[in-house]
Amino acid sequence: MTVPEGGIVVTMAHHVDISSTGLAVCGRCKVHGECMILKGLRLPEADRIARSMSQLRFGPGSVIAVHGDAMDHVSIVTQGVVACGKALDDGRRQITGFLFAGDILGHVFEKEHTVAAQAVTEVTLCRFQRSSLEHLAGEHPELGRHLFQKALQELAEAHYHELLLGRTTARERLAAFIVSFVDVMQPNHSPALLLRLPMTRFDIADYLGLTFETVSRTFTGLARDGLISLPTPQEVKVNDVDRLRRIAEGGDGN
Amino acid sequence: MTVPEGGIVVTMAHHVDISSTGLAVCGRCKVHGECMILKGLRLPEADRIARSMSQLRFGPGSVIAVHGDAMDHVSIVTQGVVACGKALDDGRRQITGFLFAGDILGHVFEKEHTVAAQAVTEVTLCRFQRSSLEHLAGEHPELGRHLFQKALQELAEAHYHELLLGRTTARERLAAFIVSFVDVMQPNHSPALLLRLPMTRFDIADYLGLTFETVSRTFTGLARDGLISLPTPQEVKVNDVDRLRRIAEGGDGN
DNA sequence: TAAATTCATTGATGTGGATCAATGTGCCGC
DNA sequence: GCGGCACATTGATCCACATCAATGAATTTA
Repeated sequence: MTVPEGGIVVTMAHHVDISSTGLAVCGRCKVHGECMILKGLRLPEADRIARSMSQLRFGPGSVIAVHGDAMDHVSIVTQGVVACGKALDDGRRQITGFLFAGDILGHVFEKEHTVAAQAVTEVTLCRFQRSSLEHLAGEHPELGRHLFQKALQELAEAHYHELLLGRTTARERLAAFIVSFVDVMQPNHSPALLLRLPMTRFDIADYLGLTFETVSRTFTGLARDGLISLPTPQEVKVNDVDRLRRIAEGGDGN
Repeated sequence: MTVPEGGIVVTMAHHVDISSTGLAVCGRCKVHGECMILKGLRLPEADRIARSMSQLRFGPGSVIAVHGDAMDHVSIVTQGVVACGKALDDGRRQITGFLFAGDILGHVFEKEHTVAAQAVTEVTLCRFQRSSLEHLAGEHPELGRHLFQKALQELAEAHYHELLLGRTTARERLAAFIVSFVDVMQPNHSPALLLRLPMTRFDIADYLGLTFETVSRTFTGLARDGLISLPTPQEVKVNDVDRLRRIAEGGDGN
């Protein structure tokens, strides 16, 4: 697919610094207690690293990082959704993953961004100096090990995504997308549940290696077969998670 | 694509243990000095870990590991080529990467195999107890950091592969494959050089998300355009790396 | 040396999803 | 309330690659 004019919004990265420092601000954080960086640290260290922290806010569509940028910070997404991915010069784009509240953007020991990052919704980030974090990881093997395991989990997800992109049908891809959304958003899934998709058909297409028209048609197809309902384009009512899951796994679910 | 009968060789993992222990065997190792595990260790530690090492040999096509297997060892490929990847129940398969001499199979801190591994050629591995390695990484931050960075490099490659699988043409994919091979095999690339491909068209297809027929036709197409020559099916003479590279990057090289 | 097997090439045909195009819908600014 | 815009849906058509099929070359087996 090629990008229609304006498909990639080349907004300047006009973020707003909304920082205050120290652990006080952490107490008000939505992902407090789940924060991958601070979890497991003792108070003095946590406070020290929290002082080097800054908070940023990005509007929908604005560019958070570009492939090749120097990466001086590792961030936690505290609100909103971020799309990460790579692009070719002619505009073709592959979204490698979406980040939600609590997810980590960037890696310790990585000097520059290997993927681009763009805000899908309004996004707030907590940024930590990468060098401080590396220093801290040296002192706290637990932290280093934890960040390592996060990276390995990302790697496993990337491999699964490769299988999806290389070997599955549009229907299987969209089923997998919906199912992963169910698992991420509400692990306590009731038989029928309602999802709110923050991203456009265009974003979903770039994540699944399809065009937005095919994504739209495939949504309609799944709805026609009763697997989902589409009250509004942004809302997906999931009627049969199990069958969707079987489809996603390449099974006989249809 | 679907797998024709016998496409995935379900050979038992009948490996042969060819071990001896200690650093003595390392001295005879083909990747000695480049070994990612032992490099940077001082003698006593290196000798200790080398004693926990075992060497295995696998015949072409034999299964080294299956997705979900417990992973008790981390290995270095010392000879041959390994294909790593994931598969669906119906046989559809995506090779996520090939490992060559010096590459690492498995990760510290990963309890089970997240991808399957199969020998493409005859393969020899040096296996290290994962637990010993984790212990060692705790004592030698340098080693842990090094393995972390290797994992991050894999992640970056996986992201690039996602872009390839999701957004490029057969011609671009094969060009990228050939170019990556050139970069891996002989960084000192002369204007025209000869590659020996150890894997079949079928393997290449499963790596590029294509069918083997399309791979074959695309090879022929590149040869017809003079970018490569095919003295034998296993040999690729690269006539114009730069233009291949431009094609691989989605540029105007044709 | 023949027969079997594996791998590669090439041709004929089919098709899933891309592309091109029109229309609908909700939202925002004024 | 109206024009403009971004996003979504749907239809018509196209095409890159898959699928089906035949043949050839190289290697192994007996």
